[in-house]
Amino acid sequence: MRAARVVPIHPVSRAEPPARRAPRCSACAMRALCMPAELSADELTRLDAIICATRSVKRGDALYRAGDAFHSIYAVRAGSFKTVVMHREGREHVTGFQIAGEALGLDGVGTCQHNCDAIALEDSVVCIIPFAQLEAVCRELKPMQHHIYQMMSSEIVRESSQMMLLGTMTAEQRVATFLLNLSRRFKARGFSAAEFHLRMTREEIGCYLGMKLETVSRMFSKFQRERLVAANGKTIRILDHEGLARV
Amino acid sequence: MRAARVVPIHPVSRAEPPARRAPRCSACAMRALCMPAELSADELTRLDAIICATRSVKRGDALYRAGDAFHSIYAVRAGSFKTVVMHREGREHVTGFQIAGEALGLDGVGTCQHNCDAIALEDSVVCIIPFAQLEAVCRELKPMQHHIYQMMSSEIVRESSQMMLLGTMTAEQRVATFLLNLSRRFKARGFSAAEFHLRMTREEIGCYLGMKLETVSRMFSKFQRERLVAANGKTIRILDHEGLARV
DNA sequence: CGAAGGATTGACATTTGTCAACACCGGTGG
DNA sequence: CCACCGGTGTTGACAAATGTCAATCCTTCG
Repeated sequence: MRAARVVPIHPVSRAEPPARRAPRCSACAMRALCMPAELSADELTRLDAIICATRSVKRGDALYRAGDAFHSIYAVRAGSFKTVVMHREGREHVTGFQIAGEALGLDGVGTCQHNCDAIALEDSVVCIIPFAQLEAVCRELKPMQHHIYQMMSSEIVRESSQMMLLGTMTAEQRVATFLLNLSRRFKARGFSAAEFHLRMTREEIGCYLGMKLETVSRMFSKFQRERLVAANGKTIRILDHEGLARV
Repeated sequence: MRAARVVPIHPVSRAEPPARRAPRCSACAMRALCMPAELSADELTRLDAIICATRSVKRGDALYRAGDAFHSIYAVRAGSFKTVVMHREGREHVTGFQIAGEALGLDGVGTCQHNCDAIALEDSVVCIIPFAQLEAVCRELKPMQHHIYQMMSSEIVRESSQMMLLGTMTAEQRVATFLLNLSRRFKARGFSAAEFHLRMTREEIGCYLGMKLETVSRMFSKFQRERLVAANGKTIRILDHEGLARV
């Protein structure tokens, strides 16, 4: 791994580990989400061997910050996060929200430094996956190698869609797309697709969708008037899935 | 590689190869751009062995289209491309422009299908890098493995910046950022940082930056009035780099 | 040389942001 | 228990940025 050439913006030494011994991947309910499906029992054991710790992150705390040295990627085990990129003088943009079963930290591979802040939206737990060891395993297990490529490629595709959203959709369409996207992801993880709890504020949603919090609020109100969703603060119920998709 | 489950939107069978035998990577002037720097002569030979073809693409033609089966990634050898993602009913967004020395096609790894159209902006030539063989090499050559991860991660970071641009900047700032970004990339490839030729139309720039072509045109005019750039059609000369950065 | 696409500019419309007032909600301390 | 507080959310009036439409000019390419 090459040494990073960039001067860290933030102090890099953060006492990493409020870390604990992890339960085995082989016993993890979310395995299907963060591992390739076709791993043999033997191969799974190899993975268990490198994912040896979890870490708890309190609401509002950072899992990592831009400029931190990159050593590991993370799988969200419980809770949720936002990733935030900063610019000089406080320009700030939320690039994504991650819920249980989703990956964090792939942006750091290129420069050996994390490129954004990952902030917990609620008290959360992540699995720590040391990247150097993962690379080593990938050189031996083809399905695992392919899975990492897939994860990274999927992130590229996800970001393409988000660029399309930011570049071509109206505020109304963005909010509708956001709600449907969350719904789909909750459903994929066994939660209700119709009713869920937003862990993020209107401001964070706005910052993700490229609009002001007031605009987000207005769109929620509009959808309520049109009987597309019922929103009660952070609790959202989708009443008309097709209607939302048609917006 | 898993079979793709998605129904292709476009006909998938395109006669791939107006392909020709490639000159050796080891003799390529752009090697530093698309290969890890620290490859030994021996390792380079391994690469030469898999990159065995180039392909010419005429202006306006597609290198690949969304839905095409994914087999290879590409390095732009000469010319330039745009990548375009589509949505139902003609919503269209340019996700990036690629010039000589840059990579194309990494979005296809995840689903085994390309996820966007790659269209040549001028008559161009690419090196074809069969991905399955590249994966195999990466399992043996650690620097090569790491280089692929770096390329994909860099693409993720690039897209994050683009999301920030689309989500938080004014039209004026976006156009300024776009010009500076192009300038930096041309410079990195040995061309003039101050004067260059835009291969894309105002409409394509607008589609990339999330605004209408008229707005792009107005911003160019504004920069000219302010003596930040001199634009003559598609020829751009940057007069005040710092001024542009301050916008 | 002429047609067609691309670029520029102006007038006007629409969307979204800004600012301000106020309601709501959960938690804390009297 | 209640009052109060800060953070969050909602709504309205108005302002600013950007889009839309149309006229015109310029370039390129067959």
